[in-house]
Amino acid sequence: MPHLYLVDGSGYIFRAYHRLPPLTNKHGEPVGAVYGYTTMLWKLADDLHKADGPTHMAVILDKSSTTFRNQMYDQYKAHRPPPPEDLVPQFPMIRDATRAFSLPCIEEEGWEADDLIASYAKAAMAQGWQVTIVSSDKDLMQLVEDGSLDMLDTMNNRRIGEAEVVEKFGVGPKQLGDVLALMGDSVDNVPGVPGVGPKTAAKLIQEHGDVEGVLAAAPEMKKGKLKDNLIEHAEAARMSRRLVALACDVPLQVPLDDLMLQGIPDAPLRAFLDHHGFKSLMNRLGQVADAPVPENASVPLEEDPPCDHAAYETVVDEAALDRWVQVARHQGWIAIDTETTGTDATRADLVGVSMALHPNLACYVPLGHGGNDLLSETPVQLDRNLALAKLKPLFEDPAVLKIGHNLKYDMVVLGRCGIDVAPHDDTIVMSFDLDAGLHGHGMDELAATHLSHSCIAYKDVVGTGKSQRGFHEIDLDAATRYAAEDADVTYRLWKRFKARLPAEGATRVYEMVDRPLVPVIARMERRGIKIDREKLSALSADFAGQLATLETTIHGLAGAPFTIGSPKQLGDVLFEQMGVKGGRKGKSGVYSTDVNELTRIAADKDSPGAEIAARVLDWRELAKLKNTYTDALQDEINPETGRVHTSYSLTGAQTGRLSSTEPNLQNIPIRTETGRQIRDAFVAEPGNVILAADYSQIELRLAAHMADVPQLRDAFANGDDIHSLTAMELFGEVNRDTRGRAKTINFAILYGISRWGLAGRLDVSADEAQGMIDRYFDRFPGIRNYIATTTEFVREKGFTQTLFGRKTHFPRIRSKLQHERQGAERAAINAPIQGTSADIIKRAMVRMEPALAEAGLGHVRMLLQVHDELVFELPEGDVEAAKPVIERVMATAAEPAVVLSVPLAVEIGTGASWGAAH
DNA sequence: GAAGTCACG
DNA sequence: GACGTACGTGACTTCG
Repeated sequence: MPHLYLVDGSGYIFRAYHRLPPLTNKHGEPVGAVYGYTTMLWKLADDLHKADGPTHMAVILDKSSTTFRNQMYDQYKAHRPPPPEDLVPQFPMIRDATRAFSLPCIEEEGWEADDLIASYAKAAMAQGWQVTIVSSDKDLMQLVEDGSLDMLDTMNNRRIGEAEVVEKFGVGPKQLGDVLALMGDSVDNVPGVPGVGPKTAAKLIQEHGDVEGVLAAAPEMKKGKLKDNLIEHAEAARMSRRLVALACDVPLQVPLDDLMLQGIPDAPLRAFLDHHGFKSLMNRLGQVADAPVPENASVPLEEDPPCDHAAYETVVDEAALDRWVQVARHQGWIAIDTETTGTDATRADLVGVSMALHPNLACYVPLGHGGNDLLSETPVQLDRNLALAKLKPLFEDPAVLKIGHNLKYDMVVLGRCGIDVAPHDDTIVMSFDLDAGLHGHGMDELAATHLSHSCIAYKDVVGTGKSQRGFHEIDLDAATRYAAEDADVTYRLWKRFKARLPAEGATRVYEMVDRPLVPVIARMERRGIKIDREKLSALSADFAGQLATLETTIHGLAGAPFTIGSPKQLGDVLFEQMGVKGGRKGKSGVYSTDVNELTRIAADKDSPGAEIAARVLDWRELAKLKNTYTDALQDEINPETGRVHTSYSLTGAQTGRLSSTEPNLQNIPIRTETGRQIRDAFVAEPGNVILAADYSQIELRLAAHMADVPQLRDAFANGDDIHSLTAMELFGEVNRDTRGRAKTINFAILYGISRWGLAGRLDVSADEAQGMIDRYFDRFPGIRNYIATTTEFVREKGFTQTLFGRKTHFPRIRSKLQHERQGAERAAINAPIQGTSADIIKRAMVRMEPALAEAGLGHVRMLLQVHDELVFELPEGDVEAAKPVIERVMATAAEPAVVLSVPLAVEIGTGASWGAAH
């Protein structure tokens, strides 16, 4: 008897996309879902000759986005997010794959794949055929009929018959449509009846037969929300019933008999596999019948065995390394880690590489141990260049996923060795996207939290203080235990996070924002930025002279020398010895001498401390600039490159922002004229210029969008001055004073305002501040609503989300201490706005290099990111061509995933230095 | 290592 | 009645 297999191609690729590693092929195209799809077809082809196997087969795909259901209900599937960016190019490849297997591919304008599947299935059954639908779509389960139609879920190799449908939904296939209608579907935007989920729906349909039966019985039900909802939403329920019904009478485009399997011709399939570099599949061509398909990367969370340090291998000969490389190639993924002589990736030397293929299947490849008198002799190890030459093709193989913990570091180190690691997954970023705000993301902490494993401490290997040694001085056994464990633990963490990402809704931000950013940041760190050492050193000398003069003056005013840099001593001098009034002590009993306090004293001409306070403020400004910038930055110049290389942390700021360390290049002075001079020391190479592009008021724009404030939206759309508008709304007139206050209030709103905080900033009473806040909320009710909605959400869920789905957790929202709760609340109000802004500039960074390359601007180098600003170095001649590209990429960075109701404005400047570019 | 201060968005 | 007062960072100095 003919047996027709109908493959739900569209449904499959979405699931495959989320469950498989994000592989790319040798052309750099993302092919994770395509690979999964190909292995599935392969699996089906294996059944070809079995008794119950397919005789006819077709793949059904979705073609159009609008169908008859949209005419019925314009909101149908209206809120579906667009498919992930790296999935979109895979859709046409799915068709290529299908053709490579010589299978018919059926898609039709105006119909969903489900309707086509239903129509082909019914037609086949009418002729007495067997039908199997390869899908796990719940709507399709309405078609299941024991004896003639079943479903096959290839991901877990499960057959679905009537019993399985009953088990899952409480009713059989015939009544499933009624249950689905009452439940509704938030993804497809089928409304259903509010308050009715799968359990209630099943119970109602069991009792009353179908939707009409339930609605008819509603007036007789006992009083309650359910009854009210059924009556009130009766029409929605009826429409939902029509929405979930499958059309079974679509005219068949391809006659059933034409779906007969022809066998799989070798050549096109070989060409397809070769094009994508699916080597493991290629190897199996010709032995289809008995070859097991490589398991996919979705690994169940079975308990792993404890880490066994004795099982780790030290790889010191060619054959052993070849073996590891080969197995990695076959498997398709591998965890890696590098050991180096230091912590600065742009300077440290590579000492060894560790790899893990499976729990406890890990090794260490020493490459630079010994060569000093602490080890009696240089241990036997592979020649560094030879080993790197063997690792390079593996680390660059588009069909092998490289997994690392903080892989950015390894990318920088290996990049300096001529190896471009790709494709990749990074467990530190995965952890951050899942659990930001809950805990740190260092490997030791994650191993303790998720694996109940305490990692060998680095300091136990290399020691501390004077006796601390470099990793290259560690004997190979100890080095192997430590290094291989890191790769092993990384592998174990990856399996868990990989499963959690889709389950917890974090795949979107990981795949669209943070994962692709890792190599971009690695390249920025490697490039560094040129610093004019002489300029800095001249500033240092200038500042030193001024500081010496100030010091003499201050000591003279105080009547005796003291340490100006000591807040404790300064407080004593001001408030005890000189008798300044109104000193405020903090909880440690030290007088506050911060900028607010000193400014207050300096402004009071009658105070005995006015003069000294003013001089200390000058001294503080110069001391800060000299110590933190003009002196320190000179020491940060890398002798090899002559440039300064910061390190960005992708997991440092809870909101999703980057942070910058060693040195921090995100807090270079700009607000005072003296400080600004330091920016003039950040320069371009000869023949080049610095270009700085920054988003104008991005957070306020996002607030206007997210809180839906029409006046603010219009003002941004018209290019009006936003603080003047706020001043007009709040105070009825615009002048310097009201505009300044309005600006303060606008920012205060973004940070979760309190009447006391605002009162302090504006120097008004708390009551007056409260009046302004009330007025603000009355003029912009969307803001009040945003704050209420956000705080309700965070109290209930414990986290906030950005427009791209980035979560930030706030465990303190449930603290029993009121001030902790309130602090968490303010941070939660700010997090979606600051975080969305971070998501947007990150997407701009991810897209920048390809966009520049496409425009023939390969010499434009992105160097720095400062939250809402990107800094580039480029040949003078490229400036005019680069500006519109950079502007466009930044302004459209949210799209198409998020469509904003405000424009994003970008301001661009250029000059010989960073200072001149502003 | 904590506290205080101050540089940035 | 105490808490502590605007969000997010990192670096430097002093001091115990």
